[in-house]
Amino acid sequence: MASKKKVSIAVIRRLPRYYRYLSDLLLVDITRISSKELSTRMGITASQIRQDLNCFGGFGQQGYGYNVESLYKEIGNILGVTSRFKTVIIGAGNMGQALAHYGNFERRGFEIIGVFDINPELVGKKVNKIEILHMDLIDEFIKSNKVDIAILTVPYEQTPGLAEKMAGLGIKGLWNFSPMDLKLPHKMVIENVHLSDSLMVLGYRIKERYDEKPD
Amino acid sequence: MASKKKVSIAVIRRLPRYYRYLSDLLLVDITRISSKELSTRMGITASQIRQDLNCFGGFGQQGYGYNVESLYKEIGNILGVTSRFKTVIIGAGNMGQALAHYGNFERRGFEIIGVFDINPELVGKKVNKIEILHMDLIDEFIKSNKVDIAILTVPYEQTPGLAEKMAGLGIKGLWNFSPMDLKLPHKMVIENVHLSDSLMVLGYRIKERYDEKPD
DNA sequence: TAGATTGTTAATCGATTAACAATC
DNA sequence: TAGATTGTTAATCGATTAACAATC
Repeated sequence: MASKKKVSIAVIRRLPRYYRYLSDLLLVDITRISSKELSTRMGITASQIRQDLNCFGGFGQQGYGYNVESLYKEIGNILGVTSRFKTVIIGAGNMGQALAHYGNFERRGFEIIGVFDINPELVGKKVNKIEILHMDLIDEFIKSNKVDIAILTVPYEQTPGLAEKMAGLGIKGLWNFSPMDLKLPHKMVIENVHLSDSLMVLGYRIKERYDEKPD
Repeated sequence: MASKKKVSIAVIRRLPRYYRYLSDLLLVDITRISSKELSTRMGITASQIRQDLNCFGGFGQQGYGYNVESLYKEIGNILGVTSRFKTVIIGAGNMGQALAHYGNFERRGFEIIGVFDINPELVGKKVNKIEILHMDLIDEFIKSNKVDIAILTVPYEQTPGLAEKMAGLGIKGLWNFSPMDLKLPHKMVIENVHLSDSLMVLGYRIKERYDEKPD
């Protein structure tokens, strides 16, 4: 089979959403669903659902629809929830600790195996059963544990330098919480979480919706 | 002037990004910039920049480009950084506290005036100089302070009910951190932050980039 | 079988990019 | 002025939606 056409990022970003809805259906013991019914629940078109899914394979059956459990598993596999991504959190401030406590990540294939900080008051403390280690130890830790992903929750100024360092240590992916676009000339994948961008968009939309003066 | 055509959400979501890049330029004392130069820095086309900006007005000048400071201010105004959105955080767990400590929001026009939780061990503690109040007080607080925005950092199960409650209390916007799509039949604006969705996309992209077997 | 619903091709829509006259 | 660069229209591209034959 020839190499498949690359799936667009728009489709990829919808996959976790499908995954969530299917999970909800499983919880209420719904075993099958048509693209039409799912489209009503999700507020998108049935056409889009079928198009999206068919980027990865024909998971449905004519006249029947989709089996919820098997589709859930298929999408899980595509997203890699069965993977064991070894993950470290760099920066054990409020955000780093919040993420360390968020148990959902483990179930999604991300294993938090280390938390690091430079603050001596934090080093030695435990978050979610993991002892916070000093940043001095990180090179050795990443190499010996073959860490895949680093979650960066450090101050703005330290972010670019650390990102470079991570690339050098062979980290495959970075989850960046600083309000900057990390774009490095490396193979490393970067996913930016721009919280204040999101909040500003909320502000804009509120103004737009509530200030509609007749002008 | 007739009412302008609604600006697409894709454009809106790029505005905070422009705002960040212009802020960076100001910091290094660059006073003017052409769409071409900015496009190189941001990794998008100059055409797109000019199209985006012209949704809101002609901020540039032929032969010159854009004045960085005035464009920064214009975009700030569009986004509402000069607004004073009164904001409460509901749920003072790790994530709620992390957000309460994140000073950037204040500078973007969002004033955190209250933090709430049901946990008696948290009530009375202070986060970022704000005393955590019991949820029993929230109705009265929102009404008397005319709160605009609620940041929801509560457990999954409590989220839909609270969202309904907020709508009833006249909250204009919700910043939701639970992994569910809040869609309510209200005027209220909802901005979802789906952290685990983002992480799963990171996982997918890593697999895609590093597993490229020749098949 | 008849009805339902998929997988997939074709049509539409909207967003991005290119081009260029206007103008500083 | 001549050169540079915008604002804006037109062309292109890609994503979404519609349609329908295939088939369970």
